[in-house]
Amino acid sequence: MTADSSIRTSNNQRTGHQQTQDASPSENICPECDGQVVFTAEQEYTCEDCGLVVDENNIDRGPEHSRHDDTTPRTGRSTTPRLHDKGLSTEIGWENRDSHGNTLSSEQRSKARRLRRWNQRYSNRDHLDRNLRQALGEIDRMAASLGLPTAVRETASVIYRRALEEDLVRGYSIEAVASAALLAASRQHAQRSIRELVPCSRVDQQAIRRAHRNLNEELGLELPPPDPCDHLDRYASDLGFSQQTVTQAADFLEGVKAAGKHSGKDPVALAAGALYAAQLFTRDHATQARISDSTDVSEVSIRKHYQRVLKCNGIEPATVR
DNA sequence: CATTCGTGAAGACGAAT
DNA sequence: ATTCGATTTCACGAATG
Repeated sequence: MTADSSIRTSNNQRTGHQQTQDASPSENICPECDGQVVFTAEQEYTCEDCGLVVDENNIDRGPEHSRHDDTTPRTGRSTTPRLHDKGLSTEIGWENRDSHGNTLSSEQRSKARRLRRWNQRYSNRDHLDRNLRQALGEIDRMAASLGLPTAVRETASVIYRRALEEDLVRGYSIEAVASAALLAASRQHAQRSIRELVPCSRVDQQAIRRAHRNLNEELGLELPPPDPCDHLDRYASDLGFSQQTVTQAADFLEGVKAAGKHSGKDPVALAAGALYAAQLFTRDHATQARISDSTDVSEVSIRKHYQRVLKCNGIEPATVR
């Protein structure tokens, strides 16, 4: 929405240079596949081979929810990406010709291509910028889709930046690390579980878990152990339960924790079970199937958990209702 | 009839090797 | 990388009301 119009401006000065003799590798070679990057009619830098849109501003998807953008630390407005090394770096021309203008053999061409790639990847801050932009875009998109407050997004951004600084992204996809960062932030803020994150993410659950674990270990994130109580309110309101039921469920969960029977269990499943158990004692009513629908926990697990919950609180399941 | 309960096979997970 | 134990899910039929 507003993002589109505001974003274009930063790129305008670049378009002016397009047709000049200024042909640095970073403007002509795709960072992904080494194909030719062309300036398209859509005002974007696009790779002819793989279609990658190099225009970093085009990555941001999803609505911007915060009312004051300046309070949200977005990625830096690529200040002077082309002057960062003050012209000291080696540049390898994109034309496959040597210094005498002779064309290169295919062997030499591939060598030059490799050199270009490495040179660009590691001598130049552009790819970090682009990585960060894409990641923050993903984080924003997922957070918006989950309706997470900006505080969580900010935490996720900070975590991702640290991951990038410490080179923890290697071997993981940007989306996976971005998802993992959001999950970690979400955990710190007692917000959402991985189950809810997965449908918003572009990568599967395993990838998120792997990246999340890596982040945890390498970054020394001190995440509180998952607490089933964190999910009570959301699902209860989803089911239209009264506060009384929530309180009862929280009570039950305390009993489970006191009995030490909560570890190793899926916290969402435990919360679902506690809600079913609590509902047996209040005026709210829901079938196992309905709770299963809301929570994405199978009916079987709800059964097992609500019975466990009751037992931990000294109630025999058979004596209820 | 709707709901709940229990079971066995199969998959996914964390931890340990 | 594989193996292990515990947990979760799926598909089903039985029991309950």
